[in-house]
Amino acid sequence: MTVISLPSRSDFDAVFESPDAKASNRDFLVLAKLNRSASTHRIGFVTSKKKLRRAVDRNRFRRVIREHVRSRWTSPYSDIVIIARQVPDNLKTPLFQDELTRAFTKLFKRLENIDA
RNA sequence: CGAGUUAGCCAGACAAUCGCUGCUGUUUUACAGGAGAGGAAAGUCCGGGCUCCUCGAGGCAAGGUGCCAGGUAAUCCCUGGGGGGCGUGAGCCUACGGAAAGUGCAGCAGAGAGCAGACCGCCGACAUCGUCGGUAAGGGUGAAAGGGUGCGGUAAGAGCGCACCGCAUCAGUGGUAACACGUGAUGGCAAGGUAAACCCCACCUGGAGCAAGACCAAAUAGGAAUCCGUUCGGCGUGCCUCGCGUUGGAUUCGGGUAGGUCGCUUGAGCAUAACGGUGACGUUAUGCCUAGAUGAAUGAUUGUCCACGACAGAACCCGGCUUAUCGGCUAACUCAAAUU
Repeated sequence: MTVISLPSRSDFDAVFESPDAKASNRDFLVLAKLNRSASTHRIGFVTSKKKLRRAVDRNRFRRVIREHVRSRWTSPYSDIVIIARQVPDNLKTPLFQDELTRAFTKLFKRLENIDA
């Protein structure tokens, strides 16, 4: 399964204005909106230079989360926006995977309820 | 072996599976093959290419550079050399033009700090608890007090005179030059510091930047032109007419938003060799193609090994500088000790 990026500004705004589900922790905030016509997830990242100062951290943040979603989560397909809040302490360790699992479990539970 | 100096190199390795972005091929939309971050990609501090704008020439202003010669597309960079400073040494550091063109600035101490200066001392005169004058050799102050040593000289002293040393100017010699030598002559001789203070002198410099710029180009609204219509026509309501409501219609053009394409990687390119040069570098020959994303590609998992992995992610492209950086390796040289 592949994961593609949100193509344009208007797609971001659609998710911001009426998200179907939210999940957050100290490091990031996730918004999601169901997209029944899609055949895959579409992910957009908001990684501001102010919050994640080094380019290495911004790249790694995107890669780790994209890979996590690609390998672990399937239907219902949706548009997902992830906003970084700070540099995660455990970004380079497996502990960050546990945090992601916890957040996305909650998120997809909500999405499945709405979808059903 | 120890301590150090300089120059350079590497930046976990290998394999498997699943993914991502270009490229090439094909049985063309899915497979296969092959490629895919750095020494600093960073800071944006300099220089250049490239693009657009401006532009007759020169000057002023403003900013920059600042020992000499060379290298280069160019530089505030690099190389070689000179002066000064630091180090036992290999080596390292150095905004290193001009202070009799002018202006400004300098705490405290001290008698005096800038066409020097008498507090103590020394000498002389008047005269005798002192006053006036001479004196920069001695003391004291200070970061700094007007060349040093010796002899002569003197009331005491003083480049006042002389010798040697130092200094300055001119000539000479060597060097492309900066500069050096001390060879000769001259001068009794320095009344300073600061120009990353203003300034003077010499040289250099148009502005903006790939979100530069070029092209294609929806929808909506508005604009211009032409033609048609302006008792008309179109649309809605309605089976139709009347009626009611609403509205000019068609074509073309230009600007240009969303979006897209190009710019975008073959280049002052890299590697090897030869030749020239002390060197930076240059010339020639042969070979190679080595990221081009654009909400933005390099990741994840597993296994094995080790020294257990730092700083950190291309965004038009190069040449430098500066800053960050776990560790490891190589070469040349220096010092110290020991041995021969």
